Amino acid sequence: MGCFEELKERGFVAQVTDEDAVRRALDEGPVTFYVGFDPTAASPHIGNLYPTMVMMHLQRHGHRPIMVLGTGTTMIGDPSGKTELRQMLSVEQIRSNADAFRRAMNRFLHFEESRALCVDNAEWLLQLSYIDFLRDVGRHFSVNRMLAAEAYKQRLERGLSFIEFNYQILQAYDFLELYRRETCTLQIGGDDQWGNILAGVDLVRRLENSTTVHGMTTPLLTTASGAKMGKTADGAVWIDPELLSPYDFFQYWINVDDRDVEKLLKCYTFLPLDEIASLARLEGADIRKAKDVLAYEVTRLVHGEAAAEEARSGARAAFSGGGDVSQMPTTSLPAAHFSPGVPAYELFHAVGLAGSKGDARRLLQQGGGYVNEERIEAFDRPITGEDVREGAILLRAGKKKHHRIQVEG
RNA sequence: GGGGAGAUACCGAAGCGGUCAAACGGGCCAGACUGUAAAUCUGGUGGCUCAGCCUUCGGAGGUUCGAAUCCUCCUCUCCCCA
Repeated sequence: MGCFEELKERGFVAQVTDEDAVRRALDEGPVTFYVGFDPTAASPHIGNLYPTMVMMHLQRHGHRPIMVLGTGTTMIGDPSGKTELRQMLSVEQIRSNADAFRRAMNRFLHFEESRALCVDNAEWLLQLSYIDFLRDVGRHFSVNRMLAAEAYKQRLERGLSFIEFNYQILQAYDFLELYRRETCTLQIGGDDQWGNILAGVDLVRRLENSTTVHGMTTPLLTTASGAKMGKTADGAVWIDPELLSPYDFFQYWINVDDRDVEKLLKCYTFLPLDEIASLARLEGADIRKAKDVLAYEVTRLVHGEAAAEEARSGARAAFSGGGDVSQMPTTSLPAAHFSPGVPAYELFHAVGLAGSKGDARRLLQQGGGYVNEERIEAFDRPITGEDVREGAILLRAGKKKHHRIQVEG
């Protein structure tokens, strides 16, 4: 199967400027392509991982990815698909985010021997001279057309500031710059980037008289229930283990909707398609096996094999018996802490199973708290040394949140 | 620059002097049912030393026994006109 066909098969292709041309180009020889990342947060999340998977697939097929850090464009803010002006990030914040993105990407792409590049668009955007830029680049953009674009529709109703209106032009300019510097001929991005990508393709074709540049978008990933993939109530599913532990990362994938499993296996793992097909045939409770594979594979990709094993082992200990209890989320406390005893709700709050003491109190009063798998009947039931089993106390909040307290001394 | 509308808890949105920790919907959490899934039903959803107290309704002041509700100023957003 050709490289493009595989991407398609795995559900990575939404729109392409010229499908046949892109297919041919990718089948024929190394293509230099780019994906832009706006460092708007302190870590990439699994939404950023999605286009990264595409980059990995293409690099494996011998193509050359360019990761473009949008430090410059992030100073502007992309209005596409947004309902209101995004809060402006400080320049230092953006820089530090960009560093985090750069570090994270090392795990996914091979940068040695220029097999992949990482560049920062601030490098060229910050040097632009306003008047020259308007004369050389700005004149190729039709305001009428930009206003008609779907991406701006929503914003036109609510208001769009001039700074944001420039985003597309700058992103288009990125493509031009990359074409000139690195003969980059393909831009890939999320479907919400379609307008921006087209603008770039147009600009390069116009100014460089090139017909070989193309653009492609990946579908917007949503969950079966319609939410944006990778968003949880507590925030995004971060890649940085400091922001989301490998254990919780693993759990995220275990808890996805049954209906999403096949789709996610295809785009977030490198398992062969026939293997995925057989996992997808599982039914009922067996689907958990497929979820386990999914969770393990993605965790391995992001956090490494050892962390994936640990997360899986901790999850087994918490949910199905077996596994390694020490890999469950754990807090260490001195034995003295439990004599004479500490009220359950305080303990739940202290280890993070509840956001506040009031929250813990409610949880327990509603019967959602357990010590050593036994329901706690009173919110202030003291937890004492007598609750220690094999040097630890197991707490549980609801069905899914487990916490182990290692009692020292 | 002129005129108008508005800013309420995670989000949307009521409230227009006390009975407001603030209706309703969504989200989220818990319970029941289950498979760490979905759907459904039930309860919950500011903090605390929890039948009580404290801090919230863009910000700062003020009027009042009492303010999310009235007044003044400020900040921001949207709409119309230029």
